[in-house]
Amino acid sequence: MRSTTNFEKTDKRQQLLEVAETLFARHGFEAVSIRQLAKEADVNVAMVSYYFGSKDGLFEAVLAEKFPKTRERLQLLAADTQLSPWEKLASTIDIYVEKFMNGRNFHRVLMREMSLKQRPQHVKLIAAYMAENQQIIRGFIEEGQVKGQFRYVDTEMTIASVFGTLSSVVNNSNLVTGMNEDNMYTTAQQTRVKDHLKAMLQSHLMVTKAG
Amino acid sequence: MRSTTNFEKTDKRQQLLEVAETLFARHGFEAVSIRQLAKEADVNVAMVSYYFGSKDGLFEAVLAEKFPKTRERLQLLAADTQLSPWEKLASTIDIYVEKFMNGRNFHRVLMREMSLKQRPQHVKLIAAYMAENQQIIRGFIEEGQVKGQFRYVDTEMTIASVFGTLSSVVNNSNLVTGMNEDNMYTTAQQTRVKDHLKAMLQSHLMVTKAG
DNA sequence: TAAAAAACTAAACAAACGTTTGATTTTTTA
DNA sequence: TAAAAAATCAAACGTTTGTTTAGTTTTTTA
Repeated sequence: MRSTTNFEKTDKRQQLLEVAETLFARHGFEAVSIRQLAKEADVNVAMVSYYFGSKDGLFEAVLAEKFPKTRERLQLLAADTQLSPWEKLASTIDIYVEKFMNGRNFHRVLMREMSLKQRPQHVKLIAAYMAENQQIIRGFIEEGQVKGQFRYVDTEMTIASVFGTLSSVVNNSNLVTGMNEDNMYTTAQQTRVKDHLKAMLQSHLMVTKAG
Repeated sequence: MRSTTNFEKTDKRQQLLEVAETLFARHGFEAVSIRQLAKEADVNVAMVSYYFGSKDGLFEAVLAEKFPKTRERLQLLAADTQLSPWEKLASTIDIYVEKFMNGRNFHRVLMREMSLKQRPQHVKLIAAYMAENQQIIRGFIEEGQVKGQFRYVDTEMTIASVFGTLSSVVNNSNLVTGMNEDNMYTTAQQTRVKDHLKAMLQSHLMVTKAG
């Protein structure tokens, strides 16, 4: 054993995880070979099986690293008693627009794994992570409804529209004038998406219009 | 040569095309092997290369068969002078909800190929087909704006929200209460999606509210 | 009906895949 | 510092992949 107090786990294990996140995001799960991962991480091919059991295990380890981060941010919003339901929703939009557009490659991989129902293990895991986060967002909308500030719209479909818009933008930026793969990280492009989502949600949800 | 007046082209060619549409839809492009295709179509493996040049060529032939059908329906709507812009938009929603939810497997493949930018040929082709159709829809919204019936919203982002919602529903039905892979073809589920999209678009677009 | 063209086939090709084996090196334990 | 445990490695395993080759059968042409 290398060290018992190693909070970063083994070097090579960590290297593999980081390279995996990058390469899976860039090329997709099946397009990345174990040899490619090993070479990029400067590690022997056998280490993937050694540390993660399999290529699938490595992918799941990447998920387990990334998902909890966003959930913590949402929980912070939920706990904030100063914010109105609409303000929470608006902040949620900000969070997710940035998350999707900055980390577009990673999100593309998730969507691909969800639509390609080839690996049920991945589908189940990702769906579970997503459901957790959406539950919190649903709380924001229902809070607004209870307080008489939001209409009683189809909450689940409304959330689907938000995430769907983001998927659409990330997967298909070329169908939006002026937007492309390379400027998606800019404030200008992200502001455009934020503004649209907020405007659309506001007219859809708000009982009384006004900022 | 088999026959010059063969409007169905060669039998085996057609068989391959049909099997390809089914199998690509069911499992995705890369998950289907040429041997699998050939076996299912009761054809020799070499016929794929013979008729379509490659597996990619076969995929592109499937696209060329499917896409024009929807475009024709949209063009019919565009040519109808009896319909208001909103009625055209509402019909468009009906068309696409049915198209996506009934042909969900096929649409999943398209989205996968778009997000997995691994095969630029496919991406370009699909994007071009999509852009053609979206151009027509854009016309409906702009017509409503010119006629003073619609607000001057971000048209492209609004369209992205419609298609995004559909993608989200099709890829992730399990996140919507009561909806799943197997009941998505039912009127009840499709009506739910249609109602949501129309309600959301109406409050987003309409200058004066009312059905 | 004989020659030419097209359709079709079985077999082989080279490359890439995820994973395992068995041995070696490095680190930890005591 | 010797024994035990963990980490690392090169090499090989068996499969599967998309495509091609070289030959045979079927159809069309004239």
